[in-house]
Amino acid sequence: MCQYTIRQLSERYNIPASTLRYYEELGLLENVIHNKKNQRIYTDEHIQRMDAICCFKQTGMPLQKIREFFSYEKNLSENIEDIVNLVSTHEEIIKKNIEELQKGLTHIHHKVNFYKGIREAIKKGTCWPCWEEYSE
Amino acid sequence: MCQYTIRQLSERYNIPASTLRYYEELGLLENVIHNKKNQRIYTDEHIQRMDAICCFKQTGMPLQKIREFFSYEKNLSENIEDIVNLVSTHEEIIKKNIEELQKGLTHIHHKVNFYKGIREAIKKGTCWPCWEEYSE
DNA sequence: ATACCTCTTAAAGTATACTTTAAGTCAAGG
DNA sequence: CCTTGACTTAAAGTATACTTTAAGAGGTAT
Repeated sequence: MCQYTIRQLSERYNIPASTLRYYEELGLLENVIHNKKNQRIYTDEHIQRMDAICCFKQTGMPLQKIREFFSYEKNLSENIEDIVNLVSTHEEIIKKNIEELQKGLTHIHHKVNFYKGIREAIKKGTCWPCWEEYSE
Repeated sequence: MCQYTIRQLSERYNIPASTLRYYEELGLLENVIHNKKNQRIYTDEHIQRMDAICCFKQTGMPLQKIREFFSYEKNLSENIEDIVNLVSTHEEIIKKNIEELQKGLTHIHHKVNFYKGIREAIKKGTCWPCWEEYSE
């Protein structure tokens, strides 16, 4: 079984060691053993946890929800409904989030073009375009 | 020129009045006049501001950046480079954000299917599927 | 008039997610 | 032996974005 120091995990996930300690404090990383020097030793289980944490974090899941997920995972047969509910609810949240961002992106893109238009007008000394041409 | 109370703005944007006061404190809403009763009166200018604020917020722009945007807007010809830079930088951030979310969504979708598979297996009393079939 | 409602201000409090600080342990290198 | 470097803990601090509280003012309703 592979073992990792806090430094190795920190570098692997590009996350400060303090954050890894913080995640442990929150209960996201569990059963972290310490060596004779009292230094944390992580195992492949923790690597799997970190992969999951990063995946959830990438999609904006709050740390408390991530913690909840892991707590369900401990007794999967008993909490299978809860865990299915948790992940599929999160899936819906992500989808709505992407939609919102895409709508917003359209508006921002119009703004980019609008201000670029003004920049050109200033450069050429012509009249400024008006927002109506861009806002649609 | 149309005028609005804090309540009207609050209802129009579905934002608490306290938040509108907070935005004013931050400098996002400016030149808010008060009537004889010392109550805030907003104008169409503020409506336009709020539309912009909501658009930026929808795409995750921090309030300080939004404030910066409005400060550039006051003297557009002088700050045109800054404002083009601000909005196009933000456009890129949104695009990357959407990409990240979409990557994450794929993973979460695999998880949803994985746990639904387990749920079915439990229901039928068969063996559990293994993660490798889903994580790909 | 007195209660009630909506607004006002300034200040303190909350939530989330970390980050920093202070004080200390442990083992290797010069 | 003593410094250096990497770690340890607990506690306090930071950043962002609000939200809540307390105390008060000005009209309306009974």
